[in-house]
Amino acid sequence: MRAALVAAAIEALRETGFAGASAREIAGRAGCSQALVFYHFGSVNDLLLAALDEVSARRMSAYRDMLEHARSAAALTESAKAIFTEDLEAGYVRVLVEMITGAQSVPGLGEQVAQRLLPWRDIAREAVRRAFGRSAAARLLPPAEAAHALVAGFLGLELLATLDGDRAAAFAVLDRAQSVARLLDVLAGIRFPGERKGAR
Amino acid sequence: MRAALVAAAIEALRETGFAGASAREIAGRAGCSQALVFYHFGSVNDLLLAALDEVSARRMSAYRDMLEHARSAAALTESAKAIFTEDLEAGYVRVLVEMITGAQSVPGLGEQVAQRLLPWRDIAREAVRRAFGRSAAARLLPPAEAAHALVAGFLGLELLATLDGDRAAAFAVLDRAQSVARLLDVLAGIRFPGERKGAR
DNA sequence: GTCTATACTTGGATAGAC
DNA sequence: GTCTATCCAAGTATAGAC
Repeated sequence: MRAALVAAAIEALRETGFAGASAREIAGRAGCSQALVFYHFGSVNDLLLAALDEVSARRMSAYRDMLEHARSAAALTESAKAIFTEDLEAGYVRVLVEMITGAQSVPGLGEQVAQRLLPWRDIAREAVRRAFGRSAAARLLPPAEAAHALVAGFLGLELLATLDGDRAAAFAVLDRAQSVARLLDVLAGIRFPGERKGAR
Repeated sequence: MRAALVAAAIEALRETGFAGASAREIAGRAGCSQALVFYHFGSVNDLLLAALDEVSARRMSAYRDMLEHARSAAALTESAKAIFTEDLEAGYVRVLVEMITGAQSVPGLGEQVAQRLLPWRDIAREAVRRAFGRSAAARLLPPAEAAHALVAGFLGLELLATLDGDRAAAFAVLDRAQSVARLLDVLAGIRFPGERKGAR
């Protein structure tokens, strides 16, 4: 039942948002009494955090596997596209966005959400670092900042997709990002007169 | 008092989020009775929509003025940076993000928020169109998609800035975007052998 | 237009039976 | 562990005085 509550909480966050994810709403979806939320988790917020943890854990391995082999901007973008498509479909990013904004209205919740987002941001930064290597792109666009922009972009695309009830625009942007990434790889391969060989 | 309620609603959305923006909370900030919310606006949601309209109107003219003269990617990015900095400081984007996510939990509210976001998205698209002109950038990155990514990026940066309680990372990304835009302008100016003169 | 008072609803949380 | 029953707080909304 504990697991069912977590699953129901994820579903509720996705479909009714943070404001609609009440103990009664979640318990209804899980098919049990509302009292169980408090027995198992102590409070609704703690259950929602557990839901966020569950989503994090489920996605983390997928992210790590797919990204750690990306060694060019194009490869990175392709992985990112595949992963984010999965996330969009399954509603994982939705859960994240709801928790980030919902935390705003509950003192202290923001820090806990931020802490849970940290590993995701670390992964993004490492992935960008690996993909850029020591190419010109890394000097033009430091990995830490590129990763921040990447994460922000994902969250923003999710926000607009939910608002529109339509993910087509998000997918179109991801496809386009891949074209741009391929161009970046080509540009990174250009040698300038006098440039050392190792400084790719 | 009507105006005071709208101002208080904006403040409440910024500081306590959608979930915390109750009639009592807003009336408290406006220094009046909670009953006035319903007298003037009929419902809390309608007041929040009025707050969104107010923010839209206040920013729209600023956006239009600053963007319509941007005729290069660098100029566009500079305008975008200035505007978004103002927005971040004043919390206007925050209001938008709160309404987008909050609408999720109230049936029918999403459409009304989406409708109010339309002019902003139009402006972004036109700005990108003007800045790209008929350069190579426009073929590589169609204005409609670039604008969608731009709006998504802004919303995402706001989301992360709120979570971190710190806008430094957002500003860093904006600065970096300017460097990239300058590079794009240079690349767009390169003539390839046999290229027509007008095809900038 | 603004206030006080109040009806009604929903949600968080606990107690106690099983 | 799970349920029913219940309490209490907070929220929406309305009625009626001023």
